[in-house]
Amino acid sequence: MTVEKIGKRRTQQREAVMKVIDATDGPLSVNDLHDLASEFCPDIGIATVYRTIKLLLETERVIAVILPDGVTRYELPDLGVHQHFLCDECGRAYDLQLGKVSWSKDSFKRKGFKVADQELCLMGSCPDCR
Amino acid sequence: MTVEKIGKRRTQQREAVMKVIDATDGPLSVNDLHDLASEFCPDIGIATVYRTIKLLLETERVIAVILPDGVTRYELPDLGVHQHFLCDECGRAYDLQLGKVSWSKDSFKRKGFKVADQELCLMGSCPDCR
DNA sequence: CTAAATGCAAAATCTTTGCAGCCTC
DNA sequence: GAGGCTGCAAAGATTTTGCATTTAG
Repeated sequence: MTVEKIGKRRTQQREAVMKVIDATDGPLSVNDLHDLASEFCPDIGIATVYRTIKLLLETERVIAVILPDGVTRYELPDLGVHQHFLCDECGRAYDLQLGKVSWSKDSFKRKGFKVADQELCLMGSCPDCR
Repeated sequence: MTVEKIGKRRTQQREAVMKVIDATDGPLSVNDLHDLASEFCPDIGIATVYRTIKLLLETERVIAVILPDGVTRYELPDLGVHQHFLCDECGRAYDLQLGKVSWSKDSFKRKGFKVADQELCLMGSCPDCR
């Protein structure tokens, strides 16, 4: 994917953050982004990472994902319907493509719940940690 | 459910917190607990709520649940396999009993992921908000 | 040269901890 | 009475904001 201009100016810091998001499979936390972007742009400050994420969220170039460990991570918005895997050991999050998720009872529909979205997260050990 | 002694002494504050958890269907946040417990125990401090939750977690009398809004909530540990519904409008969380959740592809197993647990959260509008 | 963007540090939140006094037992 | 528990306020941790300086265009 091409790294485009993010705000009104093209800066090394924002390019580094976007490059990291594009290059990584799976959602990344603020600290992940800061650490990884630092490799391209050593003096990038954490405040700039926060500001870049805010801008990317506002322009819908990333979405926020909060998994059951409570860490907010960010990923590209065009991944379609998918799920996540969270490694209990290393804390890394992965994208999964499990197809359609279904459940046996739907009694909640009768009670008047209107479902707009869903998030399924599997947890356990990732390949690297086994 | 009977409200039992929580620490070494029975206090109004801890009883109020436990009573609220027992009486409510669905997980509750620290603020929910503080607000609701205040009705029984008007001067309860937020620090006491945090300390009570910590104690309840350590003794496995509640479990923590983090849903996609990033708020940590607490509920009874003996609810069995269940899922959650999070209302986008009022922010309230509900327990759901959807039975067995399944998905069509399981290609992730081949890649070496070992699944120990899962969390499914549906989001949308709750009956009160429709 | 203009003003957007950055890094730093202060501020704002949320959660934890220290401590003097209160309340169970 | 002893000491566990509480409320308050201070201390941490994380995220946001203000401001002088740097830098893209």
